[in-house]
Amino acid sequence: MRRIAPALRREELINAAVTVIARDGIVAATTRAIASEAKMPLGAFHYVFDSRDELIAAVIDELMGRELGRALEGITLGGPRTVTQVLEAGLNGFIDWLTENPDLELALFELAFFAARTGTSGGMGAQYSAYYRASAALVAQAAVLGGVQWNEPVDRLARHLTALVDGLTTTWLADRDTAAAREFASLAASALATKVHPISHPQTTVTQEYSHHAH
Amino acid sequence: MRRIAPALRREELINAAVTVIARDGIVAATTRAIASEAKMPLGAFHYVFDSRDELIAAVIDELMGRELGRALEGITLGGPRTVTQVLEAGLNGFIDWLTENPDLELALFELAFFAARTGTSGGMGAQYSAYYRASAALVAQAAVLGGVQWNEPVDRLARHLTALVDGLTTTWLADRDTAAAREFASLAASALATKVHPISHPQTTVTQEYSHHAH
DNA sequence: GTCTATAAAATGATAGAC
DNA sequence: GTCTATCATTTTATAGAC
Repeated sequence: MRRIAPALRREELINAAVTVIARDGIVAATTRAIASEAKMPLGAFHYVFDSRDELIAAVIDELMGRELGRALEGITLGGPRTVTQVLEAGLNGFIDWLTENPDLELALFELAFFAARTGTSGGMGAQYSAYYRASAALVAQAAVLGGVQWNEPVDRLARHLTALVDGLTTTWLADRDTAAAREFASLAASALATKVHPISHPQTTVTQEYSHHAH
Repeated sequence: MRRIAPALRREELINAAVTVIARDGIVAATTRAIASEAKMPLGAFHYVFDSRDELIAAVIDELMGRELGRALEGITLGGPRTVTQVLEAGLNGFIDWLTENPDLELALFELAFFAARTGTSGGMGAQYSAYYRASAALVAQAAVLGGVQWNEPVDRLARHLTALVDGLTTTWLADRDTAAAREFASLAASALATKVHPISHPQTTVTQEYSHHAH
């Protein structure tokens, strides 16, 4: 048949793997199932990837990129003013996405634990570093839009937010109770917002002294 | 050889499965690996369980029982007085256990997602029902020890607590940052404690009226 | 009842024709 | 470069000797 650019084949296999893992779970993501989903012969698989683990690692990288992109968009949508409102809006936006893509979120957890067991793609650590970065973007933006400063390092708050999002996700995946999830989002936003102080009255002993006067 | 009571064999296989899953992950928990761990011939496996999935379901049930037992003990340890302190002490107790049994907590997540994919043991729902019950015990006890009442149904608060514990766990499993986890425990305890009011002054229609005047 | 031996199917990876 | 055919393992599950 026609020659296909290696980069394209690689992309198609990754997308096929994402589809299979989201639909049937990582256990069902065999080389045959993935190649079949990509409408490629099995032989083409090892022409692009040396091993199955190498593909799984590529899938994690791909999904982390998407996650970051998704987190960064839609944050600046006008409306909310206070830090709590911005955070809650961000979490509710995540819930909207979660309820429409539950299988993909399930897949992300499966991939994280797979990485933890096999050491693939730097273990869970690499994946959560990406989550922390995505959360840091929201945390930082919330302070800017709310016109306040954080009392704690953004990195630490980003880790807290990641934990809150994870808990929100696992419980919703288990019981699919969206109303409860939104209530938890409210609790989570308020909890983080306690770590803030007005930008006009900077505190004394705080680690961060600078100020972001946005607009 | 000697005849062994079926109930004992069953128990030994379940314990062996827990060991294997915690050590090597659920993917590595093959019938051979489990039987070998239990020092039984492979043939004995299907003498007790019809299939591998049936064993996994039994493992989930077993671990949920342990989880409930663990949650209920150690709560009444004297010391903390306020609701926040009781909750934080409970969460820190969990962190102590988590840091000593990280592989088992990893296994619990793997089992939950496995159940979600296969429908084994009632899916994730059954497992999280057990978590909710365990969390409800801590939530209820915190109010009693703190001499307060909750503004929201205990079931809802128990779900919140489960989400907080889940997020605490996943992030710690990813970065093993115990100091950060304890800080998150403090945040989580304070967040839940906002849903309380003094038992001596029951409020009327209010969702939450007073708040914490952060010094 | 117990356990060895084996069946039947699935999987990751490769060889080799074109 | 492409893809069919196949290897070598590993898996769940069972048959059948004792």
